Order: sequence, then structure tokens, then C-alpha cells
Amino acid sequence: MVRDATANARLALILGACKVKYEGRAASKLSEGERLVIIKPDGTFLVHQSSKMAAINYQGPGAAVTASHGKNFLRVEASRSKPVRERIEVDFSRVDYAASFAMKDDKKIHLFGSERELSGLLLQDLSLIEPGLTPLKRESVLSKGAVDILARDAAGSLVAIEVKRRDAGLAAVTQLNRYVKELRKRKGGAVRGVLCSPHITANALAMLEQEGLEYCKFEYEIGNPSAKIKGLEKKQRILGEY
Amino acid sequence: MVRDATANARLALILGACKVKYEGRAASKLSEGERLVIIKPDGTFLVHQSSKMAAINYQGPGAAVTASHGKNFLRVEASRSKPVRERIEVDFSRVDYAASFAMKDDKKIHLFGSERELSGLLLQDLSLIEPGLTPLKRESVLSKGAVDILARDAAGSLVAIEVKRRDAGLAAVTQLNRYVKELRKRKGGAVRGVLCSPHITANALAMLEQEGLEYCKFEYEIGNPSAKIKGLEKKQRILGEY
DNA sequence: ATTCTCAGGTGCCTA
DNA sequence: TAGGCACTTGAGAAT
Repeated sequence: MVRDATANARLALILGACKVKYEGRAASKLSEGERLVIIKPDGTFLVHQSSKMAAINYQGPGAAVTASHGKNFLRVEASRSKPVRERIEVDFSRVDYAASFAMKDDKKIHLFGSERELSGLLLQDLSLIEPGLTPLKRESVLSKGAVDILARDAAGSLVAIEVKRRDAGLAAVTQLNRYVKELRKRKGGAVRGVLCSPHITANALAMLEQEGLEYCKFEYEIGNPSAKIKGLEKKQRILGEY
Repeated sequence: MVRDATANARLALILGACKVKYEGRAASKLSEGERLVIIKPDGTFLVHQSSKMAAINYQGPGAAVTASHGKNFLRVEASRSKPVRERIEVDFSRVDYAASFAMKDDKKIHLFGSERELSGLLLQDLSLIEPGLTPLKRESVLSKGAVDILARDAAGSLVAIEVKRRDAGLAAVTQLNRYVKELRKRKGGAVRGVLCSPHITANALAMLEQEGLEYCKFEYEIGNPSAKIKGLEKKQRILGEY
């Protein structure tokens, strides 16, 4: 069944008691228990336990799957050579269910409320952040990463805006700081940095202020087929250093 | 079947043609196609397409699953209220397979080669990084995050060591930089920062050097039941600023 | 409950 | 291919 499934790009399901061994980027051992093994038409190989979202062992698209069996056991293996040589070995002592299915699905998901979408909404009306802001560029690529929004303020300063769809933490602040520093070095002149998110952690806010960056809180509502910026609240700072 | 499975903490599998709608932290729509729906005993709800590792729609442990049907359709819903109110709706126009299974598995995976393990190995012999290093603390907690290893060098300087099990990028450098800056502020005196990883990106190395931090490359081998540090190669720097 | 970091992260996109 | 980053990130640990 497994051989037929992999040969004909069908979905294979195996449920039963098994041990699992993995060696590759890391290594793992999982002693006997009941698990669900999923082999997708594209070679994706998943071993699921009875709880949690993530597969406990896995192999990405393109894995080579082989199966062998004796009188009282079934062994299924999955291996690939990229990103490194990896191998999963599943040894079933008992199979409760095994079958394969054709599975046709070329549909792509439409996701609303992504950071990219929010960034686009903000770009359409930068006055929400501050009056007098003129949009310059979206996703402006620097040598290290890309600024979500690049704008110019009423005083002529460059403004780098980083958007986060959820909590902004320390990483968001250092990320923005990197962009601002590179822009100052490359373009010279005054460059401001504004972090926009629905929430920021206390540590992140402290660091942000210490670095001379600014924060702008916003809320959004996920409607259909899009998201809406509901409100903005600017954390005002005295910008003496500019 | 679904009701029985959720009531008795059994695994349920449904395979068929369906549309999927999601609304919660974000929102999504997926038009008709053949998918595999997995409902785990703990409430985990997964919708898998025919390719890729990740579930295209999902709900974590604790989701409430309900099912309803008419003559020509089956609707399965999953919802939860944390972290926010969320809901997935799967509408089947055709069911190819549906069944539930008991699934007992309390085994925990043993993983080898984690960052924590590597960090522990390095701690056991810091001379691998540099002669004269004395271990002070593992996972030393600062106000913002925790340093992997804290040590003192031959000259009496504090050394913050950040370990990455694979590629170190810009984020790793800013992370280490944060720790070093906080240690300098809190403890005063000379504080060095060393990033240890098997690989570092060119940008990250440039930034690291510009910030006055150091890099130490290492390789490791995943044996069984553990990992071994194979070799280390120190990127020497003149530390005039200390 | 908040915040932080790791993950065999995965997946996406761009130079 | 390499690198930078978002993700309905998930999951765990510490405060």
C-alpha cells in the first residue's frame, strides 16, 4: 500500500503502535505508542501523537519513503538529503489501520489580516500615524532586511516604520533600530524610526525610548475580505535630538 | 462519529472535498478541494492539504469540536476562546473516508542536539572557546532574556556567550549585544560577548565585529544518546577597547 | 498572565 | 542558493 501510494502520488495513512527513530539535523527516539503516520503525495512525512498540534517527527516535501515488512512488523522509512542527510524510521509492531487515497487540491488559501495587509492599509493613510507624513516606499530593501514603510515627515526627515500585527517585543525594537541606523549611515541626515503595533511589551518600550525611537499603537478589525485599521494612538515624544 | 470521537477522546479522521473558513487572530478562506481533517483526543484540530508539512488551518489543544449534517453535506466546526475567540468551519460536499480510533500514547520524545544540550557541552569545557575561561552561570537571567553561558576570562572580564545550534543571523548578534550592554550597565567593568555557532552569515559577522563582539565557530556531531562538540575555531580579535 | 527564547521550526520572497 | 523575516507561529520556562 505504501509503495503504491508513493509511486502514484496518493495520500497514505497508517495508524498503529510504533517506535520512532530520527537522525539528521538533530536526533530523537520515541518509544512504543500509538501514532498516526501521514504520507502526502509530495513526499511530506508526518508522525503525529495523540496530542499537540505539531508532528512529533517529520520530513518535508520531497522525502523518499520506503516500506518493508515481515510477519509481525512493518517498517516505514523516510529520508532526504536536504537541508542535510536525514532519516526517520518508524517500526510498527501493530497496524490498526492503513489505506491510501487520491487527493487532488490545487487551491490556495486567502489569508486576511497579515502584516503585509496591515502595512498596506497604513500606507494608504499615513496621517493616521502623524499628520504630514508622505509615503515614499513600501518594503524598502536595505542591505540587511527591509523596512515595512518608508516615509518623509513634515520637517523633511526620513521615517522608517515597522509594523507588527501582534505584540512587539525586544526583537521588533532591535530590528527597527538596525534599519534606522543603516538609513542614517547611507542617507545621512535625520532619520526617525516608528514602531506600529497593537501592543508592546514594557521592556521593549523602555528600550525603544532609550534608543530614541517612537511607538504608535493601533487596533484593527478583521472584516471580510480585508482588515480595517480601527484606531491609532501616538506615543508622543519630544524629539530634541533631531 | 465525530461526536462520539470528541466525547470519548478518540482520534477522528475525515477525508473528503471541503471548503474551509477561519476567523480569529486572522481570517482565511479556502475554496473547495480534497483535504484531510484530523481531530485529536485533546481537541487539536488540523486541516491538511495534499502538500506541505504545515496544516493549512488549525486549532490548538482544547478546541471545542462540533459536527452537523444534512442529506448532502457535513459541517465540522472547531472553536476556542483563547488566545482569542477563534472558529474554523469545514464544509464537506463529499466524504471519502471517516473513522475514529482509540489512541493511547503517553511517551515523550527524547531529543538530542538541542541548543540547551550544546550549551551544556560547551560549559563543561570552556577552554574549547578560549583558555582561562571560568564558568560562572548557565542560563543567567537578565531583565531582558537570559544569557546562555556567563563566564570570566583570564583577565577578569565578564564574558557573555550566546550559543546557536545552526546559522547565526542578524538577530543572534543583536540578541547578544543586548545582553552585553545590560551586563555592562548592571555590573560595570569590562564585559565581552562571544557568539558560538556552526555558521554565521556575512552580514551578521560584519555587524558583530562592528559592535566589538567576538565569534567562535564550532562543529558538533550527533551521536547517541547525545551530541559531541567536534571542533572549535576562534575568530581572534584585538580587544583594544577593553 | 506576561514575556522571553528555541524550534530538527516552516514557508515565503528577493537579491 | 543564501539570507532575512513573518507566522492564526507553537511550546516551554521563568518571573
